[in-house]
Amino acid sequence: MSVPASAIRALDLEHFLPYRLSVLSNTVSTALAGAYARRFGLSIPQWRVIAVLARTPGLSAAAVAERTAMDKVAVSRAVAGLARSGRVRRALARSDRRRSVLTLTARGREVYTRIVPYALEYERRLLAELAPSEQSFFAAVLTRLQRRAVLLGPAGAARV
Amino acid sequence: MSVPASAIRALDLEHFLPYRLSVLSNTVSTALAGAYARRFGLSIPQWRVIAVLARTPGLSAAAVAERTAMDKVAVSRAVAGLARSGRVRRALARSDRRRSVLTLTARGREVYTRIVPYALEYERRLLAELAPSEQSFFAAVLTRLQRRAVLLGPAGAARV
DNA sequence: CCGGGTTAGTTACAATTGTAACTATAATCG
DNA sequence: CGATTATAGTTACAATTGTAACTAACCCGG
Repeated sequence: MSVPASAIRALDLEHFLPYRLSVLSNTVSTALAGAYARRFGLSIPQWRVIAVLARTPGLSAAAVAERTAMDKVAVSRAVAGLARSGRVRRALARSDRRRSVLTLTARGREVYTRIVPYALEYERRLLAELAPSEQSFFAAVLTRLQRRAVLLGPAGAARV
Repeated sequence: MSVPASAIRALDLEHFLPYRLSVLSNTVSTALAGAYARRFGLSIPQWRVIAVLARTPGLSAAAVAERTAMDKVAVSRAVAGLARSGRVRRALARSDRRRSVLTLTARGREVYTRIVPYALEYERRLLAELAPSEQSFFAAVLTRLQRRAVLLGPAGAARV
């Protein structure tokens, strides 16, 4: 009853987790990006920067990068755009003049207070699909998978 | 005990579902993309095309687009690359000479049989984080959220 | 059977994103 | 100190991706 060595398991894209994650993430991000752009003239990277600066003012660009899972170039570009539109203020740290000190301006804070209800409402509508207990389970699973994915790192980098 | 009308709920990026989905999807995709590129010289779009053609030969480009959640331009580019490297054969449908008939070549099938074990192994390692019952629950949740996200469409397009 | 509209796919161009090199400042160590 | 190395951030360039225009083939009503 053995299977020939050449037999391989089938792989249907629609059941393949990485594919499904990518499609879902894309659907959600595209929807939000459109809304952010239309209503607030913000890109997703810019929205992320605003979101962290609203909660933690005075961060450096590197610190923002850490908390937004963006690289420093993406942060630099997003901040440049936000500074141009008067939503973020850039200063230099007195103790280390390489480091920037980023804060939202009044206009930046206003964008934040206007966008948050939209963002949360979208999330609420999406999660309305799930019962409350399912929501917390799903959130926990995401945390675990994220940790695991980081541990796995560059897919079977050396092994397999 | 009422909250002032101006109070807004906080939004921490790290608890915001769209952000978390994006980060997880990105981590996973980056890992796989690196492995596909290094080991097989394939991009993710190319891998997707190979995956569906292996299971369903003879599809048109539009049909491939449907099943890979890619747009027709992305498919066109992926197929062009695969044709160049001799992994996909393009023919024209006799009944409709606009439509292409795409099939894997022997080399294309070989790539598929070599890449599938890697892809499934990566998925297995990721899902090893979850108990079997959690895995099926998670898969079901993804299906439901995907459906819901498509229904919601362009984030609160007109409403809110 | 022929003009208007439609569909499949490609090509051209614009915008975004990633990678690498660079500038300025700071830290380390002989 | 002064030379070397490291870090923060920007700029320049390459690659990817998205958008729009285009070509070729088909379809359909008159």
